[in-house]
Amino acid sequence: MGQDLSRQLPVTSYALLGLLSFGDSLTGYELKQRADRTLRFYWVSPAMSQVYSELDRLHDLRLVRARGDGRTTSYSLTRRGTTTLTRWLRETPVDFPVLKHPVALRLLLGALVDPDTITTLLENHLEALDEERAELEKVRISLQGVDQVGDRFRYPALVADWGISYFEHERAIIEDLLGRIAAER
Amino acid sequence: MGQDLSRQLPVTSYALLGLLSFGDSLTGYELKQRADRTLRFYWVSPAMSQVYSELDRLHDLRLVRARGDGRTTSYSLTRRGTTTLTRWLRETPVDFPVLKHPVALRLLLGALVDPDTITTLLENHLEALDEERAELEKVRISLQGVDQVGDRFRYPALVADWGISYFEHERAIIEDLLGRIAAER
DNA sequence: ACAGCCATGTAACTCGTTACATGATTAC
DNA sequence: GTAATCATGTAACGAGTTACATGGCTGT
Repeated sequence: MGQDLSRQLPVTSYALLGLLSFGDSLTGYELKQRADRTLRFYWVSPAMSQVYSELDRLHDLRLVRARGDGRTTSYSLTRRGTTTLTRWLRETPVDFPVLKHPVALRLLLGALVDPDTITTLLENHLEALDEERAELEKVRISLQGVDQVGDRFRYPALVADWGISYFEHERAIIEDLLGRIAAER
Repeated sequence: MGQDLSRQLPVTSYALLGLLSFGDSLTGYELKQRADRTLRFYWVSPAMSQVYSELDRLHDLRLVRARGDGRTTSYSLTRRGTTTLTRWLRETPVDFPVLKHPVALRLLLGALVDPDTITTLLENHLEALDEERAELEKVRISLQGVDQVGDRFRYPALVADWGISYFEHERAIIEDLLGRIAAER
């Protein structure tokens, strides 16, 4: 009987647990910052309020330990947290990625508006894309030196490279679409 | 006063409205099928139960009209539905895409498991990717002949091309990652 | 006749968000 | 001193899911 520890957690819980698996101890606030810097590019950065409630849950499950100085509380993985996370990594079926792409959704409905509206939509998306890529490149640069085989941030660096390449290709494809739409005049 | 018609709808409502904007009349069941075929690649395909409750809401708002033969009910856009959708397209700020990528999330934590686990993860993802691309290519092929400038499915075809290219690039990048991980032995 | 698909819903639940509230510390 | 940032929560809500329930129609 027990505390039904094995109740399935949502993926976001494991994601936060994962952000704590790099050997340091973080406050909820710091954890949110790390999520903003990295997790948001290929998962989601939970709201502050959710970060705190997830930490509560993980703590109840003894997957993290809390150390507080009265004013702030830092969380780090417990042994159980590490094994739970590792087991999840190895044994849980991996869902196919989900993309929520408001630009693609609008392009689908392009027939309802004039081509200029679509062109502007795509051009604005190019700009947003460049900004995001710049953010991700900053992250990637900050990993230089700790991104070699065996280094602590080897895998985060691989993921960042993946993301940058994704942004580059997205840019190329939008430019292609813009060309095709311009050609139809 | 007022039925507060202008209450903000979630994007998914507009997405379903959009699927009804191609001139035909669909039952909830058919609408779900269309979402499975197209929308799911760059948005989400809502659960059946949600399709029906969204249709109820859209009907309450007079954005769709219902025509039933007693056993089944078909929905089509009203004039108001079309203008609401068009206004949304033109005036609503466009969010940046959100990607939920369980494979990238696991790769980030690669240091916790052995390289074989990661290799298998990526290889399985390649397979899943090919299956999805095959599905999308079927859709694309079915649009041949109605995908020229001015045709009804011109824009859906552009979106499908986008998606196929995205899948191709994702494959290339995963292969690259596999190579880099293999090289580290 | 039986399986599989077409068709429509209800109920319970969880995830995750926004809005709100509070207060300490740090930088200028 | 005052603005920004650090730090931690609560409450209300909505979106969307899964599980369940029902029954007609179609092909073999």
